[in-house]
Amino acid sequence: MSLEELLSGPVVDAARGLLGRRLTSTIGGNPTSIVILEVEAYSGEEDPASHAFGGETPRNEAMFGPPGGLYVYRSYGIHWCMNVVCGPVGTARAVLLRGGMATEGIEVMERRRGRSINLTDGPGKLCQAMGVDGSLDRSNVFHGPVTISGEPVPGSISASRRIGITKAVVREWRFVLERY
DNA sequence: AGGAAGATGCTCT
DNA sequence: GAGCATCTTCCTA
Repeated sequence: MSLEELLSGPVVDAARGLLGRRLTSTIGGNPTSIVILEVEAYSGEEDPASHAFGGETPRNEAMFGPPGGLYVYRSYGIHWCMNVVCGPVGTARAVLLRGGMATEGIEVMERRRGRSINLTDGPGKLCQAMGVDGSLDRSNVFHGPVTISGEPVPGSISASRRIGITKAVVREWRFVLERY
């Protein structure tokens, strides 16, 4: 399935379908890539755990845009986290990218992270390693500089509760690719 | 290995 | 002014 089709479909399917695909950033001129291994689905205004619950605001505006958009927000005043917006337009559904396996530009990521282990195993770490910050909010994965490519690899996907939230915790919308 | 706490800034009530 | 879709360091075992 093409990326465009995937992101236009149901957000849980999109979340699962993003696992195993390649995420590439050309920010700063040095390409960095990961294979996406951990994601969470957020279902817009109907999902109490979503930033879009309660309607559109200046911060979450990107979520209400077209599929493939990036929603980048500041977390706990310190970190950046990135979401891929899903369709249909106006539903504010999005997939939080939580972790991956670094495959390209390792040295660049090490420099940005200030260490050589645990480069991309968390949403904040992932953004830091790939140079993603608030200026990428409202950009999109079809035009870059952050792009998604490849097809998902076969592997077993486990579902569990989303991390760090206090509302709608029973929804098992965190997905991890266990085998790659 | 695992829990506690602090850092820090922005959004929305 | 409260509450975060987090990460790191600093402890105790």
